[in-house]
Amino acid sequence: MVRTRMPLRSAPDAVKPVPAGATERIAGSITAAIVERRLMPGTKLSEQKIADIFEVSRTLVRQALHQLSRDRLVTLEPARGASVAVPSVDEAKQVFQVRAMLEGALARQLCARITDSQIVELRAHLRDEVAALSRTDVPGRTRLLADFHVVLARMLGNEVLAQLLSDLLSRSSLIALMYQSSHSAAQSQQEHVLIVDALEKRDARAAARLMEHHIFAVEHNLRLGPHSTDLFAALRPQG
Amino acid sequence: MVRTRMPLRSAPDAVKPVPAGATERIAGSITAAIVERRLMPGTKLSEQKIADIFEVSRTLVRQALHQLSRDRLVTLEPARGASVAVPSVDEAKQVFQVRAMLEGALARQLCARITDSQIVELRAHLRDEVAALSRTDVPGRTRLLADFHVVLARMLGNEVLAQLLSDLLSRSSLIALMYQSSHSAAQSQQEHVLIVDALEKRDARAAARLMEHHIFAVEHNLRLGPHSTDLFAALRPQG
DNA sequence: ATGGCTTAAAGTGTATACACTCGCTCCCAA
DNA sequence: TTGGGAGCGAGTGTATACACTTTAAGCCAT
Repeated sequence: MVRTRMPLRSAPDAVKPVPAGATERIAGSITAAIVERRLMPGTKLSEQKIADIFEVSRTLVRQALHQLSRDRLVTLEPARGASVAVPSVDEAKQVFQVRAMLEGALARQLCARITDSQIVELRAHLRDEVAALSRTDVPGRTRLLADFHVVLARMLGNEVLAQLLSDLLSRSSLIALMYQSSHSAAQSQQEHVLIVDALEKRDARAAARLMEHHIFAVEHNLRLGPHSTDLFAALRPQG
Repeated sequence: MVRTRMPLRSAPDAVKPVPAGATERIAGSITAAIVERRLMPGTKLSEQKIADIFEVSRTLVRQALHQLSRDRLVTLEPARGASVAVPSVDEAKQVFQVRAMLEGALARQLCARITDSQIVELRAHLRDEVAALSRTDVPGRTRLLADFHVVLARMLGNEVLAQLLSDLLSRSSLIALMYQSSHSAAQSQQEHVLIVDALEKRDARAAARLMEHHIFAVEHNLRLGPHSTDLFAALRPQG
């Protein structure tokens, strides 16, 4: 095992990759790795190994892991360390239920306030989604499909809501990853189109209904059968 | 140096509100202090001072402060340290808007699933609220009035929702503290009664409407005038 | 061979040490 | 008197040291 070789003084090499908080850089990298499926649920996250990779001390890694644990992306077991979260079926259902509640109301509110230029913006986003789909750009399409929801929240001008939703979407990504979704990205994209159509017509009832249906469609295409889960979880520890 | 008394084995302290992790004990204490108005918004939170108070090292205090910063109860300025958050008027409005969306939907859903025994439980809670009111037990009544909302979330059986709402309520407390609310606790309590009445009748529409009205009533009784805020914030830095 | 006890290795939990930044005071010069 | 800067003190940011817990391996006894 390579002994940690820690630069005695923080090397002020040319450009700092991330002038902002080093802790957030690490948390961001790990988050990305989880969402992009480079880290499977249940994977143990050793502080020292991560510290070596990023060439920082355990202190910063620890802070990052604590942050991620607050976001429920990693689980922190006392004296046992951190591992990528393994959301339970119950938790999965609850996350989607909350999203349906929140985003249903969001769609309803948005109908009353959305501007024409915002509709244009949404159409552009939909085009990007289609482009990513046709390019079979998997990470890109995943991100764009999730961003759609955050964009809607931002359009309400509510940063608190956007932040909240962003967290829920990260968790949703992890869940979708675990319970291999059969919901095709293409279907999601088409449902997004229908939602934007309803928003354009300022049809609050339809927009809310479509949004809720969309979210439940995603949920119901997850393999949330009560057995497959236990099996999966049981086999997970080392696969 | 005094040997630190470490978390004992699985101490079934039960009664002790915080037998668990030392970090969470500190975060909890600070949270309580903020919500119970023992720490005013803008107050600087020196790591060393807090460490001395709890007789731990800065390490743990630092972790606790980072956690609280995630909850938006404290603000973390790079190289300037932590201070009790000073929510802006915009943020206040956004928090209440999200609460209205979330809790409106909550009330609606709850009507379909709530059981008679849960109604009984709610009535008991209402009695506790009245008791705290008549005793002019300010910290107790504040906590109970907030807990009402969390109890409703728990009754949906959705822990994710309960957790989310709990965070929002902490922030609401901080906001109410800052923008001196003229909303009397008695009025809030009466609105809670009306909500439970609607739930008992399984009148989803009424329950949702009453809940939303309740939240907006609290918001509108805040002193959210655009000027008083800037003034307050401007005077805050050292008062 | 197997089960339990002993012990070493690895890894987390907390504390401390050190570097660096920010803000302030104080002094000097215009 | 006042503006500016050097120096200093307080406090944060990061790294390292050390204690304790868990896990795994090895050994002995049955």
